[in-house]
Amino acid sequence: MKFLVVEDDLKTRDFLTKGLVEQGYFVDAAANGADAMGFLALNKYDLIILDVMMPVRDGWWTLSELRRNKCETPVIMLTARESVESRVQGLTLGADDYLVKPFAFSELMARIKAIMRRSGQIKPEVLQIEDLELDPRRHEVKRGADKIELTAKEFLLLELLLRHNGEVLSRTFISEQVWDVRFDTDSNVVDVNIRRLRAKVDDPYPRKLIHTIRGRGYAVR
Amino acid sequence: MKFLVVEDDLKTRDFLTKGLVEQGYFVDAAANGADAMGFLALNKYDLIILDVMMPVRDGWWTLSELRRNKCETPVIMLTARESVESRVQGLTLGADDYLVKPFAFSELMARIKAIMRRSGQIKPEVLQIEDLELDPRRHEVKRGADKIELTAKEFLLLELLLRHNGEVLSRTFISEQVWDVRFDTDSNVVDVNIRRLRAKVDDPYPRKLIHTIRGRGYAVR
DNA sequence: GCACAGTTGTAATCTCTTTGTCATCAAATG
DNA sequence: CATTTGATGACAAAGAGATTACAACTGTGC
Repeated sequence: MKFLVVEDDLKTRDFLTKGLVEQGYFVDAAANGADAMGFLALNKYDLIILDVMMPVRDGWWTLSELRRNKCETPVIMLTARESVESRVQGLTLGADDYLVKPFAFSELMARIKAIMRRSGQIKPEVLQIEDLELDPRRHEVKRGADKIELTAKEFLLLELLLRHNGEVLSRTFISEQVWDVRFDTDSNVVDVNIRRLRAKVDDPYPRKLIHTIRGRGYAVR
Repeated sequence: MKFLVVEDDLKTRDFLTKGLVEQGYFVDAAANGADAMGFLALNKYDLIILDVMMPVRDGWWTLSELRRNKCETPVIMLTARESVESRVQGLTLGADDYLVKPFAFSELMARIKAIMRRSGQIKPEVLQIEDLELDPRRHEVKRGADKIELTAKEFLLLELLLRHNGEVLSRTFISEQVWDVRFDTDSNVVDVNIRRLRAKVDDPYPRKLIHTIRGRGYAVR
């Protein structure tokens, strides 16, 4: 699940980013509409959180630009205060929801959950393949009866693999989802972290679940 | 199952009533504390949903009046965002759970379910995990046979953790719930208070209950 | 009003884990 | 074989959390 936060105010941006990361989402953050479009050109996001009031390219500009490019990603707008006109404008431009600042983080989460439910992306309680289970909510991984301790990155990586059960995920795709855009060709982070994951998840067990598809990437089956 | 909703704002009252009726509950609705006492004299309820901020007889008054009359019915308080300090008051007065406005209806339902599950019927509510017990009504904490003295903040923190038994609570969520702090990323209050809590609750015992989930937050297990 | 004890948040420091990089080794490919 | 691709192990920097110290504040008893 990857989000884009577009917000000029540093403090709010940090607040949003940190909170979402703590929830286990991948987050990119842009400071204005122009930067946002840059990110959008490079990545696919599941949700965009968009501040209306920004100095250079504001939220309205970004939103209409987005929809003009046939981008269907859900958008939650952040507005400074409640006003009917902006609400109407937002709706006609294609925003999915609103939040009036200041808001509690749990409010935002509620909206996010609502949108995900609407678009049928609701997280299953627990991801599973054979005797391997991953519980995103409790942040727990088990293989059979054994509890497995994973680090943050390992957990995200495994979660990604399990969410795409059976599919082959290319390194490029993985690094886009789990790491920032800046990493691209010259790094073997994915390989190394797959190694670390295997050490905990596969090595101690006879049945291997993480497979290498040479020249393509990795997959769980 | 019969509920009493006490809420002065018409819109919120209707929202709650309608929602609960749709869930198949019987609902009475009162606009202030005085009316509420009237309903309570006439009926027995399984649960009371009580707004703190009301013009005439507010939630505190109603709650203490209730408990003074030896009424053991579980109470969910609805608090405005600013009123964290008053939560301490709520605890001493004997509220069973809290919900900070605005909230999603599903949140309310979750709390209701939790309360009903916990209390089975009208048991005195005690939050418990292994040999650690917390009694919100009495404002008491015990580990095994040992009584543990907690400060107000420590108590709120432990209560929050116990109410979300097993779940990972992010710092953002915790600081929002316990401190009403929003948009503040650079403080370590949560960490420090977890420390203080651990010193009293975990340090003297071999079995640790408060766990750190790196990069995500804390959880009791 | 004053001294004292207890509570709390901030901030500085310490400690240990995590994580990306790189060098090297092994295996597949052709 | 030679070459490419992936696996593995070591390492150091960054990061996250733990812990301690301290000062502001609160309330209580005298």
